Amino acid sequence: MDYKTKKVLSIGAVSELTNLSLRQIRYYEERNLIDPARTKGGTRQYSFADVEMLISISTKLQEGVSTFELKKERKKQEKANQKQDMIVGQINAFFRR
Amino acid sequence: MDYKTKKVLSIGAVSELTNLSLRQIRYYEERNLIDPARTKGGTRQYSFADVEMLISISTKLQEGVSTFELKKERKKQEKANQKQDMIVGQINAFFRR
DNA sequence: CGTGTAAGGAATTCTGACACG
DNA sequence: CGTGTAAGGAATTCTGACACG
Repeated sequence: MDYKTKKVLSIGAVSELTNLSLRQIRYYEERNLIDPARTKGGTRQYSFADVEMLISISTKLQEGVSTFELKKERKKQEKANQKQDMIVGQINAFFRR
Repeated sequence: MDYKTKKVLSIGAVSELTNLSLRQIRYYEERNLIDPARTKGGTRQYSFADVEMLISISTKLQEGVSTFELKKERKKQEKANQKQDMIVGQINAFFRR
């Protein structure tokens, strides 16, 4: 697990990185578009991958796509990205000092 | 600025990643070994690079090196790493999708 | 020197709900 | 449907200090 997928960001940090409100970020989770981890205390923790996903979601919503449609697309996206992530991951691992 | 140098981690997250106590992390800052950013409210924010530095600090201290000596080494390290970071950064940027 | 801890306060986040539309 | 907000509470973090050594 690298920096991109570690669930370590607070919702406040994510809000700054994405320019989305806390309300929006929590709502997209409610719609199952993202899945943050939780600390023992219950605080949400996100990864940079989640941040990228949120930015993508935000763009799509502005284009008029519903969260329901985004949810359907999600699984396809995941599978499609899986192969590429594996390759990119190996390349990065190879060059990372 | 990539994921590694963005100041977005809470001290709690850093504590988990490094296995260091909040006290230790704050103390190393007091000794000028790390330099976290701050939110408007005053909460500390670290980068993954800080996490790596902290792990390195922790190891050195266990080896008997003082924080004062570590501070002296710091600048040399920074300069030495600068060139390499630049190269690694460009390579990663090239391969990052 | 490096780290633990109790103390009081402030910043951050959480949930459920009402509102608008 | 997607998002704002006020509400009360809980988790997280902050600082300065005392303690040990």
